[in-house]
Amino acid sequence: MTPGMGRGAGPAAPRSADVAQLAGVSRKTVSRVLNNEPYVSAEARRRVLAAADELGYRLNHAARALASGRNRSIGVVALGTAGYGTASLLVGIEQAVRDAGYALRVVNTPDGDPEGITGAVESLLEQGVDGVVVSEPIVEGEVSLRVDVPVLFLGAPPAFSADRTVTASVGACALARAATEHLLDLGHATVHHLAGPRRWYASKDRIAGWRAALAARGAHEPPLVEGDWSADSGYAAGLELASDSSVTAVFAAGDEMAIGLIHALREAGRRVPEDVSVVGFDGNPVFAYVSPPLTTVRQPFDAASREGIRLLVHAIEKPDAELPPTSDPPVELVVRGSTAPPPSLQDQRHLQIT
Amino acid sequence: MTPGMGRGAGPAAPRSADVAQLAGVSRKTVSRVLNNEPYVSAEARRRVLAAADELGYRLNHAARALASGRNRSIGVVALGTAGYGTASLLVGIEQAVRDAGYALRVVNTPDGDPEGITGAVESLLEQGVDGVVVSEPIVEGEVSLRVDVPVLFLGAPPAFSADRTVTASVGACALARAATEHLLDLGHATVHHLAGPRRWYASKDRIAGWRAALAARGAHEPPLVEGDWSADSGYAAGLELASDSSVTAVFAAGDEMAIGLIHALREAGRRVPEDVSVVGFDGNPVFAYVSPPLTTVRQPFDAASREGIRLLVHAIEKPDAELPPTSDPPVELVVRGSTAPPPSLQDQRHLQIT
DNA sequence: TTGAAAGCGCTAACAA
DNA sequence: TTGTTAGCGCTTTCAA
Repeated sequence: MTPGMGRGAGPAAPRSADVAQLAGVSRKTVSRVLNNEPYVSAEARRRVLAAADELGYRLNHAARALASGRNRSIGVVALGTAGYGTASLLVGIEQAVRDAGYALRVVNTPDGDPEGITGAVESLLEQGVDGVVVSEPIVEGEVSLRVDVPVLFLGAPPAFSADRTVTASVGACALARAATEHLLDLGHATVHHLAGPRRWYASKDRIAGWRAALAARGAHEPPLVEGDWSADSGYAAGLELASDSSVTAVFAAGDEMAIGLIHALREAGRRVPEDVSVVGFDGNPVFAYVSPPLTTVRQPFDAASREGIRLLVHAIEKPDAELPPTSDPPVELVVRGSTAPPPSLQDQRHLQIT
Repeated sequence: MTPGMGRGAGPAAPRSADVAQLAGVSRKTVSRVLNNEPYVSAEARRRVLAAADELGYRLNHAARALASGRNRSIGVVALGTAGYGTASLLVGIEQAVRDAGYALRVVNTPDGDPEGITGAVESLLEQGVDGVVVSEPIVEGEVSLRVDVPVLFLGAPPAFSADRTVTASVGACALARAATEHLLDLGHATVHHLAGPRRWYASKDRIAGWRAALAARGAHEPPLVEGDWSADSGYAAGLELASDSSVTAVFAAGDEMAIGLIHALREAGRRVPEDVSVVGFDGNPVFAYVSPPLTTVRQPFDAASREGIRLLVHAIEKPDAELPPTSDPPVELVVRGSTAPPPSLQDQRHLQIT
């Protein structure tokens, strides 16, 4: 094959040797300029840049990767769902990765099952990524996998063993606790929880936060209701919960489930927030405009992905250094119209006024 | 550098030569097995596979890319937003790309401006992708860029010249037309349109569909209102539209804008759908559970991305063959509770009954 | 059906 | 500050 003639019949793509020749320097000097290495005279640098520009030179990353052993790319294993949460996380990751000067490779695991994750990581490793991000994994049981690059677990504890593992989280546990405490503060005797699928770490975190808040106040812990993040499943859960008149407050593990839940509650004749208060989880801004506007906690997707990528890049570039200290992301409760004091307290106030 | 000693102090990563040695064949035979090439005896194949498995061999994609000139990867230029639409599209693309046996690289263009797209494509080209997907671009003016691989424009006409260009779309124009016609069929004299930012091709398509429907019925075309896809901007537009009592039907170019719009309308004392009907655009299932449930058109993200990637892969693998025929995606109108006949017709019916 | 030799375009180590 | 040399791990000739 003629070099550079891969596609169509255009002229051969210029190589670093062409640039070197035109600039009148050696290939190594071209390499130095392109990699911002020191020990290049300003004059040589200028000439190389001018020659590269004139030729329309484009560095061949595959060759660089092969020669240097480093790829400057990070792979992310994402969930194949288009929810607000997962999408926000992916956007944040892309940005942070690009800012760090790395390329991003994405593999989805539609079902998020362990084999799926293993296969996805494996394929990223083959592609030669310098680091891997496992975003919101679903894991039952340990996955064993030989990984020789740092791995970042976003929103979950390490799901398999790797030489260098870093974690960062959105602080879901603290957020769930804040959501539950908000309801308790309003005077509700206890708070029901509409959780995500139990297989997800994200669900576990939120359940843990909810439990902690309940326990701290000595509140009775009602049985858990489980959904699948969808509004449909929230609706189904709402049908169930509506038949129990003792339910006055529900913390849903996702905004969309909360919306479905409220719909079912209202169809069953229970008013929100007068009879039942509902808190969501995520912070999708569109739900400020539904009726009632949804009280929720905002997940700091941006902060978490930025922080996580910072740690990952650190682990990649300084394998032997200590990890820099990390700070917990802020907890942000967005109080809107779907929460109110329980009916009992509302009545009391009403009687006092009368 | 000792081969394979890049990270940590583990044993050297096995190379194809190691596999060849263990299997007792040549490196070329290993290569043949790994690439599913013909002319390998079953026995040789078995031995190679066994050796690879025993060694935990992982193919080095960078080396393959360098030697073969092909990368088996596709790059996508996406928008750095976490909206339901863009996220759904990206998920669909990833799936289709993976199914086709390619790896996916992602670069976002936060602002979607022309320079952003140019830079993003450039960086993908450096990474050696075999094809590029430009997803829902925003373009004002032509971007000129030397691209020597096929480019797929998803939901937009070619934004810059490339040797081989393919396009696929969600059929936004037909969808917008269907949404508008639904309103017209209900008896509304005309339909207002809350458009997306004018710089987006996606907005233009929807405007064109809306106009076509209006023109076909001889309906008067009211002035356009422009939002930025957010619920906030829909709310702002709703405030504006609410003051005009002649408005009885609005087609919003996005579900979220529609939700904001409805909220503003109701705050201003106009009932939905009794006084004003609203149709959204996207088909996010969560909006079946708000009040009123949102009538919308569903974008066939999956079909469009699948079709687009099919064309792109065809263009990559058979550069000289004709493109296969393409079919228009289906138009799916989801009628829910946010649309009804205009007040005038409701009154008439009422009078007749009385 | 198989193998030997020659690169792909770049960077690393060393020498100048 | 610069250049020379020798690979990186794979695929591609082309010959056996």
